[in-house]
Amino acid sequence: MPVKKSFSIPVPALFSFDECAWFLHRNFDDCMHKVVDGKVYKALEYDGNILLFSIEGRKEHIYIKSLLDGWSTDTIQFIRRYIVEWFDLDRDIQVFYSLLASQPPFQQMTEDYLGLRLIGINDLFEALAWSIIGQQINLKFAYTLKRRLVEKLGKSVQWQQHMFYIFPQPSAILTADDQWLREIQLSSKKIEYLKIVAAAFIDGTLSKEELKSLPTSEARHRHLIRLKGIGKWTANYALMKSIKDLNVIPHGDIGIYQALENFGMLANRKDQAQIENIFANFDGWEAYFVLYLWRSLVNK
DNA sequence: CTCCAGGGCAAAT
DNA sequence: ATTTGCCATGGA
Repeated sequence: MPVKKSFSIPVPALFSFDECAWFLHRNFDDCMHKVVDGKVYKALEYDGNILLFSIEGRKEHIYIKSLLDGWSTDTIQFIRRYIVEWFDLDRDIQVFYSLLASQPPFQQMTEDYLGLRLIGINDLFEALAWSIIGQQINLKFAYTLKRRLVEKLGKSVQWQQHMFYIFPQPSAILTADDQWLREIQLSSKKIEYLKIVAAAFIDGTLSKEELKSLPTSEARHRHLIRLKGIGKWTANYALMKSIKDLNVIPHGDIGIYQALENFGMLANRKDQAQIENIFANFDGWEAYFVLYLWRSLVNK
């Protein structure tokens, strides 16, 4: 069996690894990966083993290197597919850039954030859990809550002085002690919602595969919001980040309001018609526009 | 101390 | 059908 410790993936036009890597951490402390000196470090579980690798940007490709054992052909295929999905490498985003360039207030983003891709959360359970954790509270606190949850309930691997984590399985969260979950400062509502979602994965009434098979964004949205705790914002956040459903907008998102205000495009947050007018210019690319608006909220 | 934060639910208009 | 009250707590 061939064993390799590295491989590379060619990158498309309008892609910048540096932009994507920077967006992955911004000013936040995300426990699901590390970004050090422009390299992205991440652990994954595959076939019962924990994989740990670094990703770095080269001229025409990205270079992926194992920090632990060598990889079989199957393992490399798994990682390759994971990263292509994670960084949205298979998508031609030229049309989105044309739309941005045609909208004067937003034109500058084609230069400022050139090559930023819709960074995903491939695991649907993680995407939903993270969005429930992030409901309503400030992002810094949300990242703190996620870290406490993941460090206790997720698998981990150590490399040098660093710990890397796998997001907990639904069963780990469903069986977690409610009192402990309160002690790490999750609200009782968030605990309830997290367990409802975890139970749905375990009993098979929710899966990424089935969600992806639904024919329209509306159908996928309805499928998610049937669960208590998943409203329109959470559903569309997860569709955008996990399914890469580009037609959805996480309506009500504070960050969208803030960004549009900064661009001088929104005077009143309750002016839904104005928001619809702006997004109408990005038909089919709404999620990418949202991503770029979020990007605009944090300066390098 | 006050107000807000990458919401959602349920009760009250 | 739309608005309001509430949850819950760190951050600014």
